[in-house]
Amino acid sequence: MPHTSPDALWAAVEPEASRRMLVGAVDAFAERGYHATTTRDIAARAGLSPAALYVHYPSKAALLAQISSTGHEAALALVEAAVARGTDPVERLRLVVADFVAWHATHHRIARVVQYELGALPDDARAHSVALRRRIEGAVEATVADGVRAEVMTAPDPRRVARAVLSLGIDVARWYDPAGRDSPAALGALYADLAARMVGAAPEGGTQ
Amino acid sequence: MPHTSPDALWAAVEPEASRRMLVGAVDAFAERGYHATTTRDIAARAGLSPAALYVHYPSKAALLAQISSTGHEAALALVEAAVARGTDPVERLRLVVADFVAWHATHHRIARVVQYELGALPDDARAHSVALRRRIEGAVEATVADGVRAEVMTAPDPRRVARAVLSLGIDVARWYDPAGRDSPAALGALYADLAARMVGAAPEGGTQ
DNA sequence: GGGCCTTGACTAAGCGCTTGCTTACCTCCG
DNA sequence: CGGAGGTAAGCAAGCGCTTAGTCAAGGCCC
Repeated sequence: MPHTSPDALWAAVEPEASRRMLVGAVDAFAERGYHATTTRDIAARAGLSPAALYVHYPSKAALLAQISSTGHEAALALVEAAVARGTDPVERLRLVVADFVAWHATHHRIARVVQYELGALPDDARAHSVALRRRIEGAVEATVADGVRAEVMTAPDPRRVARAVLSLGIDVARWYDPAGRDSPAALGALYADLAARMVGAAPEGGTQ
Repeated sequence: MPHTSPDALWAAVEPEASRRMLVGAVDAFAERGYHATTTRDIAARAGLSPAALYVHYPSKAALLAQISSTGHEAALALVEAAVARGTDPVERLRLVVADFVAWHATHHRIARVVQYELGALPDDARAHSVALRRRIEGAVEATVADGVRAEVMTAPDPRRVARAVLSLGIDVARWYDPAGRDSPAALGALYADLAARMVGAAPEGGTQ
């Protein structure tokens, strides 16, 4: 899932013009931020007139809400799938971090909006996204707590360590540049090693 | 340095109204973002009329530029001071991370502007801040590279690992809430341990 | 010391422009 | 021919910033 095309999230959105609006909004919000983006800019990126936005969405904020909601749901689904795939806490943490980081690199534009435009959301939409975020944090925290209980990890405080591990992935959205020399998969592998080290788990790939 | 009052950075700014504008702008930019903040809002926080802003600053962007510049300079000074204080690479890394993280917690409003409003800066101001950022990254990268050379650290790629270590601190600015249960100093100590683990250095405080 | 001018800090009013969004209308396809 | 998709034109509100002016504090000359 983390290695699909950046726009694959919107493949099911119909009609096509409505999808183009979403893609254009993601690009614009990620580049300049929600408040600095005009509805005219979004419409122009979709190749339509300013008024066309309101044929498909009731407001600019509704566009942001849909992007944030879809993005958060995708991130949560990815984390829960990784947790389910792993057979022990250390492997689970490695899989979660590798996929979470790779997703934030591949979908860095969507991730930018997801991570940094929470405050621009209307109240109800923000509450929905915040709830999904808590489930993501909870899944990682539980993985670390399991590892400590099974004595395959050491962490003074699973909640705080889980938050630090997630910070690593979230911050990728801020700096990632697809023109740079980091592939999402390689970055995910490196960060999985770093996370394993953070919880005192033995090396696997190495990070030598 | 990282444990001073959040507003201590502006203590030297005169006259007083000019300083109140800066503090108000930091608060507003941190809460809502640069583009969502109006000049009327900043002036109101300083207890002055909208036009008073232009008595002290040529533009809204100039206010942002001063905040970004001062903030970046403080962060660089803090990193360089920590590097100078440490006597070996591992201690240096611990000191840098502890202070960098504590600073991002204590000054989370300034740090928010510094880290997330780079794109809103005019070109020349952005170039200045970007140059300071590179020196911060360079200092951490050199510390990790020194540690690997001295065989007291293991890291596959000092540049990427340094970036990950800094991500930990930068992301603190995003989520830190002074009403929460994390003191800047305790957070710095925890993250220093996590960073030491990331580079394969033996524990000190423990993180058990 | 009294009159006079300069200076720095500040404001009321408002200009020109851009914003999110609406209205009235058009077009094309099943 | 009805409804979905689209547009040209424009409205009200809010934006960054300017203008023209007030006012108190301080210097200065006779």
